[in-house]
Amino acid sequence: MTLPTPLQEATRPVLSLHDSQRRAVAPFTPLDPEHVRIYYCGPTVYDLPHVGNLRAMLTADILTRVLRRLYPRVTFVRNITDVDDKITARARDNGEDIAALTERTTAEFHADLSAMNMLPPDIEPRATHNIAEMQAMISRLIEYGHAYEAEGHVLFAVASFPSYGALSGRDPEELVAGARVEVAPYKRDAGDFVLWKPSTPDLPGWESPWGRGRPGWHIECSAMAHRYLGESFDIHGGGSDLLFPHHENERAQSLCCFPGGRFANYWLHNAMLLVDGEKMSKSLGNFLTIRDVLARGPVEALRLLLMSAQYRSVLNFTWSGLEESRKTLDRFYRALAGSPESPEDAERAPPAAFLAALCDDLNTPRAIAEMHALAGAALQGDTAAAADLRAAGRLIGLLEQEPDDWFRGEEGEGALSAATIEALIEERLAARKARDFARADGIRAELSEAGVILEDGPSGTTWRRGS
RNA sequence: GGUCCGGUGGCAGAAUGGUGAUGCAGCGGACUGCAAAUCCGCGAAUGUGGGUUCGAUUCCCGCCCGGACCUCCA
Repeated sequence: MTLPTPLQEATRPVLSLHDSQRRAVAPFTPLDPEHVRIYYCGPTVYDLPHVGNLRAMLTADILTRVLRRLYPRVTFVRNITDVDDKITARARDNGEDIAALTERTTAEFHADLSAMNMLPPDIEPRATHNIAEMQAMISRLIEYGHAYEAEGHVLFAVASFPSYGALSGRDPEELVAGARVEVAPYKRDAGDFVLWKPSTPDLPGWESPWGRGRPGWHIECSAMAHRYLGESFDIHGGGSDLLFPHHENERAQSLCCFPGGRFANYWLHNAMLLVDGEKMSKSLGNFLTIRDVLARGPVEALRLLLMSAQYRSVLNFTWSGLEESRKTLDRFYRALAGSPESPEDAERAPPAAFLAALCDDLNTPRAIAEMHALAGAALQGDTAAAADLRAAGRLIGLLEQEPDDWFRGEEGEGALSAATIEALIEERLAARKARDFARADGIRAELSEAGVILEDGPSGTTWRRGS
């Protein structure tokens, strides 16, 4: 008998999440237990996504996978920002049409995330398809006295919102004092930010009550979150670099526009991915695209690497870390190899200790430690442990290949074919029978040179690709 | 400069007011024609100075070090 999916209330473990606004880990209580609603800030589509970007995407992926296990219905919304000055600039540099650029990079984003075994969002709105919603919000903010027009711009008046700064823990007074950027003369307060800005004829723009223009960045997410999730929803997430100003501003706009709502009930922020101790970012130029990494290691190794630290800790990307993750998966797959998946395994519930670790603010390192314990037992012949390991992996998007495919599947360029390898194994077997160990060892060395490792076991010789 | 987060064995990375997981690497052994894998065993850590406490790695303060953010946009 298998557990129902998702879990019934009585058997549901408590999920705790760190909420940036509370600045504490708190038990997660959905507004509606029958329908959990999440919003994540998606990419601005002008370039390939890099592994730093991937961290927020993976955190969202793990979170939604866990929530789907716990609750009957989850709606996950992640937007595509397809209007932005960086897009306009890139299109100009490339000599490419803006629409062509955003179409192309959106497709690349989808392809890369799909390659990473990320579950797609339920709804993926595009900014350019939601201009009317943004304009409606802006009109309302003006009507309510939270926004004003100035020189063709519409600005949000931070002074009109007493709790501005409450999310990111900033004092509005200090924000003004600490402003290091030249403040536009038409702003009432240095902290005021643009909701709508005028577009010259060569820039993308839409007609509006304030003239032809384009939206500010922050209003997009507020409008799309409202359209698809309502005035109050459960979780809003993104990278810690979005906490201020982006999320602070979203919150201000949304709460001022819909004073009866609560906007996001929990705010999740993942720490940055570092390279050589510095944030991986486009502007620093120290980024690796997802494709760069997948050219050198399997998808699951990259997923595991990104899960090797809890999402709120910074994680330093290294190639040796990728290699270590690959080796960990080698062991896990070895543990599975002895216990083929049975039909009923597909419905098997992930083990309680594993799920409990994930429910503790997505503690993936602890969850992985549980997988190590299961792998150890499975290697000792415990088939139930192997099935548990498989169920655990499936929940977080790992161990989804056949062990043989994992060990033999990555035939790189110039690699020996399986047929060639097996012919050499036959030849070696004959040599061993004839007790010609020099020849047998010669073949082993030859294959080793080509990245193929032989393993003589009780049931014959097996091989794998490795280092 | 301001705000926030963090500093755990060689490395990655959990946890905790009362003898600090897990993995990688290393070392010894078993197994193996040789290997690989697996198994058994070993060594190895709480940045620093104070304070609170019977007891602090954990709580508080200072210091040092690292990272992130500081608003149309380097």
